[in-house]
Amino acid sequence: MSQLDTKTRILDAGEHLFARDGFHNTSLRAITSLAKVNLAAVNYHFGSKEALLQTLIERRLLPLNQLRKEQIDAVLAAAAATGAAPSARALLRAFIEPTLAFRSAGPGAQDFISLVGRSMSEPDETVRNCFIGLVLPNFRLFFESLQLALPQLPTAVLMARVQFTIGAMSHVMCTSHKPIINDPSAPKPLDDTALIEQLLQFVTSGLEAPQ
Amino acid sequence: MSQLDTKTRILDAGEHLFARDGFHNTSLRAITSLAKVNLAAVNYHFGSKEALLQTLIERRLLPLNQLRKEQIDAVLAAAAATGAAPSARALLRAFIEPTLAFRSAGPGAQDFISLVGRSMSEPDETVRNCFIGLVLPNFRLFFESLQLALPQLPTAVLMARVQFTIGAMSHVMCTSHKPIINDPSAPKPLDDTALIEQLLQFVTSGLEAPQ
DNA sequence: AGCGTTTTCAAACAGATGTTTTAATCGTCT
DNA sequence: AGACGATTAAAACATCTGTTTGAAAACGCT
Repeated sequence: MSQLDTKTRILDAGEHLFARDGFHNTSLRAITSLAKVNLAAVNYHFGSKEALLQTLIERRLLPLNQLRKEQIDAVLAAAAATGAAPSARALLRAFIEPTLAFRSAGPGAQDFISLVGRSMSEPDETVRNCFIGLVLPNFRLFFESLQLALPQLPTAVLMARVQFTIGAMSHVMCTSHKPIINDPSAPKPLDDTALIEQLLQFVTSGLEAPQ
Repeated sequence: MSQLDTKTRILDAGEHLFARDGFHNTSLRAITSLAKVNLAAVNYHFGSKEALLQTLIERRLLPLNQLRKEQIDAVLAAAAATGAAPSARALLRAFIEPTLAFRSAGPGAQDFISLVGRSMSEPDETVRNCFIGLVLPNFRLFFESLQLALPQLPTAVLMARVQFTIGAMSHVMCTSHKPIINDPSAPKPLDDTALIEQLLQFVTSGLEAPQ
């Protein structure tokens, strides 16, 4: 209940506020106040606001990356066993499902995923670099596996299509709970499981489309 | 060369910096310094930083919205003339092409499009509301037209797929010039025209996918 | 209990932020 | 030329920012 608890409370509060208001629009005072912790605690435990962000991202992203890697590797291994190329759909599932399903890990995880989703198009180098650096090896593996699944596509075309996929996915990650069109007449949106299946269907069709 | 020029210079500088660094990470001093204008000019001409953002968004978005509306209406009219339902592809083109092609309108337009792309997932209510309010009627028209094109899809499913489409599109809008994977070995990315065609092909396949 | 380390706390720091104020300047009419 | 409204300019405003300081408190250990 001593320092570890303080650190965790700061991480949780930061995660929540960074996700809700953005990095630059969140003050250390807001974080420490929500965490019920002294203002100086952030700099004492993490060194700086930026280092807090880094720690906070790593805490969730490293396990998530490993999970995604395991899933992709499993798909590749299964394909190699049969001698066939891996299917695009299976690879997409291996990459997307752990990410979106991760939100069910708790309310903090939900916040985190929307923070990650937004970081994809973050203008600020502070946030973007911190994030891209951690996720790049994962992306590379994903991309190279897809090249095996869709060898007929030129690299530049596949790269564009993966960019679209990432876009659709990250948009879901940060806006799935606030739909753009929000009428009283609108039907209730899909639940998480159905949304994942729909996204998979959408991006699989897009990736596999004839050129 | 008097007030109009000052106002325009502020708008241009704000557009550039908001797009590059984000709204909250851009100071009025940075804007007025780039615009070679006195600091107080922003508050004098626009009232506040937030009102500057609003003005700046409206300047480009109102014409763009009208263009998109014209294109969609044209597709609907052509379909009505033949008695057939409009095609999803034609509607997607009517919505997407003017938006992405708008970037060629000049260097400022390029900045603006990436600002708009990011606003889709903006956490801050200031930016998000300012933007969503202007673009909502356009989205509604787009969505309702797609319902005509794809009547077999349940509304909730179509809504999810439109969300994916918006995600892919806005991600292209703000990151097409900084690809995630940027190796020396990577091939040179597609040019603007090819990118638009690829995006169209991708989202058309996704939207029309069997359920 | 007593000592050394780690953690907490209140206060202050220097700098940046959006906004306002007051006076000077410009442009345009009569 | 003179006068009035619109625009610019420099300076100051209060507030908020991340960070640092130095002392107090809590902790673990023998």
